[in-house]
Amino acid sequence: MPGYWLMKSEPDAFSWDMLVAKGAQGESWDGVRNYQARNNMRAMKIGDLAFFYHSNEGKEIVGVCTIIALAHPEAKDDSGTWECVDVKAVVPMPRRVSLSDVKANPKLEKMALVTSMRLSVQPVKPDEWKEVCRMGGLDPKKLTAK
DNA sequence: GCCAACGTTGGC
DNA sequence: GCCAACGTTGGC
Repeated sequence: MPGYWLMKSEPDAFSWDMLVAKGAQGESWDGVRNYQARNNMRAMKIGDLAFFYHSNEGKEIVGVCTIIALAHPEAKDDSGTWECVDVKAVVPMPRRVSLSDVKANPKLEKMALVTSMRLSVQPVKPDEWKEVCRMGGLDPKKLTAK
């Protein structure tokens, strides 16, 4: 069973469409400057799945991506403190799941998206993953095969 | 654009 | 090691 995550990005800086355009080579998830978020990336494994969330503008889960490279030092970071993983797009959400949708669902009230609003890379529990998939019109069973 | 929440920094 | 000041994130 893969691990489940949620990764935030401001669409102005890096959007879902930009990740889709990268295709199979994917993109390094750099720029994270928070220790907890970095530690979450260190815990990721190849094949783990992550919701792609648009913060600020949109405020909705727009797609699912997968981890294609383990945490590695950021090329641009001279201090050696910060790391990134590489991700590629898997599928867009048939129906985007907004933050207000998540907040309105009692099953998701413990989700880090609600409780740790500012954490940009966060774990998602299997139950939460399934529930968001259901809301978004995705069959989670079809994702794990990839 | 404002501001609350929260993380980090630095003086003591 | 405490905590005030400051910076950043991100919802509204």
